[in-house]
Amino acid sequence: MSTRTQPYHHGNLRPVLVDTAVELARSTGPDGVVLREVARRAGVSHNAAYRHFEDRGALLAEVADRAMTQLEQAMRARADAVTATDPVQRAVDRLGETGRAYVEFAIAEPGLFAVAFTSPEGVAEHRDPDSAAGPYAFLNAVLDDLVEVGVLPRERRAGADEACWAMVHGFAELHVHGPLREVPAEAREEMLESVLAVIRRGLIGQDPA
Amino acid sequence: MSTRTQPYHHGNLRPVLVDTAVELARSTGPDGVVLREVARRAGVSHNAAYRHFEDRGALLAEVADRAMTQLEQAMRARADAVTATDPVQRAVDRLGETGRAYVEFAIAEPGLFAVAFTSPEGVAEHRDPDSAAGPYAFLNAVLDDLVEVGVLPRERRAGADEACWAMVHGFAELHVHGPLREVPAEAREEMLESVLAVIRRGLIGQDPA
DNA sequence: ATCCGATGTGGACACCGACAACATCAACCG
DNA sequence: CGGTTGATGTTGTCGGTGTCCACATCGGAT
Repeated sequence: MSTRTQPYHHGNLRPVLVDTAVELARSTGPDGVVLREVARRAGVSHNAAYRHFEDRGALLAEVADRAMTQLEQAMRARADAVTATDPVQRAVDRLGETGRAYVEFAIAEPGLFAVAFTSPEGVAEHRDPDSAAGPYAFLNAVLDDLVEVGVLPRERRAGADEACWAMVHGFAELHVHGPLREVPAEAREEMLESVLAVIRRGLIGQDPA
Repeated sequence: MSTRTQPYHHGNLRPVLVDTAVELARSTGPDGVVLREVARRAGVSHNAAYRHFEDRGALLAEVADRAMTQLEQAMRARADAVTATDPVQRAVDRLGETGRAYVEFAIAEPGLFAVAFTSPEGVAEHRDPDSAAGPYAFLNAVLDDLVEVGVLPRERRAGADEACWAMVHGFAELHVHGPLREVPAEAREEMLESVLAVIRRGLIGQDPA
């Protein structure tokens, strides 16, 4: 009689749950990642997720880690696409592209970006304390290259990472969820260039285009 | 028989609700502002708030506006406390103090800061599109002074506001909710100084202490 | 063949935001 | 002075959510 449409055990539930949660986060942000909805979409009963995640927070933390990885890959891809051959120009361009990629990702994937950097009730506890290690490490490598090439004075290297990160992160926040979210794309890109120029002058001391 | 401990009509509910919501936001952030809890603390039944606010979002938007005002006042106070008499030094110091106040407020009042800049489900609709006008306008005034005094080249004035705002906002976000939230206060302050120095060099071109 | 631990289910509970119907009360109008 | 009306507050309810508990199923080790 039992037509057994679905096996009792899913067999591969955990990754499916994470994928589903990522999809949900993309379209509706952190608050949209609702355990019961994730379960529904995965074709499984509510509660099934509790066999694989201690908490809703634990699932969200997993999504956040994935988002961080995607962000890092976006940065890396843009930086590696720089074509300049002159070492100085190349290092400078790579810094700019890294920043552009950061903002671009935030704009293109606001939900994932929000999850990556948000630690609402009960999520923080489950997050790797340095889940941002990937993007941050990459930025540091780019900055080290600037020193190597001789365009960033070594005595200014300390704090440069924070400055770059804060700048693009703030820009992204303001434009994604913040008060500047209504600014049209064209004006935003213009602003970004001018902001990146400030960073360039602040670090390098000149403005080699 | 009815000992009438409380009058049926509160008589002054709306402001009390806002105050209570602000208090709640201070201690638990946006998600902590729960309509039923606000009502409870105000000694009134759930639903009473619906006579004064269309929505939970409307109440939260009101809290956000208050937070913005407080932020602006904090910036203004710090900037006005600058003692330098030399016009150039004074203008430069005022910019630094404005930035410090921004970050200081975010650290001291993480809940309010989060509410001020968050637009979760159904809050954005109720918010004044430029609720950040206060702090932003003040920053612009400070930057205009820098031009007036001759230390900020006029052709760099455009975009300078965005750069300053993005920098301190990003710094605050990273340290309040973000990946740098575990950084101890001392190290954070050191980072802030170095970040402010980058902005100073990026705008003014030199580093007058 | 049997047992057992891992995995999935169904049901419950407390909490929340929102809606609807009703209660109270003051101000206004005759 | 009495009635009506509109603003304000209350109770009850509904659907939705996270989480806990007891139970069901099933594959692999014994």
